[in-house]
Amino acid sequence: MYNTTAVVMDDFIIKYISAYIELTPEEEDIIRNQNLIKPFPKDTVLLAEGEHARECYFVLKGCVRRYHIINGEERTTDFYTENQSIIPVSYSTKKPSEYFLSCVEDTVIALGSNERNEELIKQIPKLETMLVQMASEMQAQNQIEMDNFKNLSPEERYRNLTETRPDLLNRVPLNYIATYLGITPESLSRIRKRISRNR
Amino acid sequence: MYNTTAVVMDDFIIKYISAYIELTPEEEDIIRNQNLIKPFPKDTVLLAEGEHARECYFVLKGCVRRYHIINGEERTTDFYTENQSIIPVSYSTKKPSEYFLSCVEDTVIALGSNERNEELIKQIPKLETMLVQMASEMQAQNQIEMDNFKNLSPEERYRNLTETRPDLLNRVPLNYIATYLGITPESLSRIRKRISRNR
DNA sequence: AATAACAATTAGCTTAAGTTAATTTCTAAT
DNA sequence: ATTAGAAATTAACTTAAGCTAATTGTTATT
Repeated sequence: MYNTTAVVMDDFIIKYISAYIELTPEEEDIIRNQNLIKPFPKDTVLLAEGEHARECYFVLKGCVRRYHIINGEERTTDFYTENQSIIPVSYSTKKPSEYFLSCVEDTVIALGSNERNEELIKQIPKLETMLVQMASEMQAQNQIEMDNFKNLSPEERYRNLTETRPDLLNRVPLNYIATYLGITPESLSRIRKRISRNR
Repeated sequence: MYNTTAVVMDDFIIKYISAYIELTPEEEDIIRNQNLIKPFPKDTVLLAEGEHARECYFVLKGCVRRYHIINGEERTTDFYTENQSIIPVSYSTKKPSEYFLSCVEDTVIALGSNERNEELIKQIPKLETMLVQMASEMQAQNQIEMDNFKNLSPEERYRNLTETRPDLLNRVPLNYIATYLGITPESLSRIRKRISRNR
């Protein structure tokens, strides 16, 4: 069950964690031995509406899209790319998921579960400190995104996106981007035209 | 320095914490002895734009409004009422605050700071478990609010607010509500009229 | 009770987003 | 290379939000 992808990706995780806390070589090994890294081909549905999320995800490579289906239409609510964690609401609340998670590209993910996380924390208690820090950062980031969304017009939101996550525009279809911005694909087309007209 | 308000409010805190973890009588005393409960009169600014937040807040009674000033206009971005925690972005990032926090009513708040929290956690390590749980709940709640905001029209957002936080409409001026919903007070007026017309 | 300050509504006009439908462009599969 | 299907754009029309300004309603203060 040896997996080249996993071996390379382990180093990304170690590096990521090391930005928060210092790991001894032994602790690094504990993490490496977890072997919870999995590649998913494009279009894999990680979580479907109605399902109970039993895992949380850390994107090592690729892109995951979060979307709701409302009146039969897909409404994208978030994109997760390299080094972003996904904690499904369903994972926290233990209720059926309101939304889908699906891979927009071939994606490599580190999987977490309550049981495994607790086990890991028992072995490396420092990890809990990291968790608290990460939670606080995510909370801050969420708030900033919400504030931007509320205070900016659709056009400003689009401009903002081209600045804060320019990569997304190249790796994700525009109709996904549109609903992510809270508008229709037609509106996004017009906005892009308007912007290109005025240079 | 004995304070009646604080004595009563302490019980709320104990009760709130007990929903997450079990406290021994000794631990309850430790928390009570913190004495970090303060009343603030209406219109007190807890945090101003540009300031560094050194405290986080837990609202025991009253209402705190978060707002940005954009082009000289106040844009409300959140309301915090009983049993809600406020962790300013500035508190997490150590950067100057982008927004204000101010009391809409006379408000009683439990104050937290990194130093005091760490001290407390040293004495009651269980508290860290609670923190992680709370963070996870807040994260879920934030996501749900963001999704609602993105996927609902202004009118639907207003209707949704009347269902999820009906108290707010009675305790907060409508012009605050309007910007909180991401619209102008004029638009909110029209929406309310539209709704009352159609019963 | 009168007044000042602020909150909320109303009106008219402008602008842009939603909706429906058609057309063009792009992509992937045979 | 051709074609089918999807994505993106365009257009025409409808609807509602933003903006400016005026008016009415409410609250607090003297």
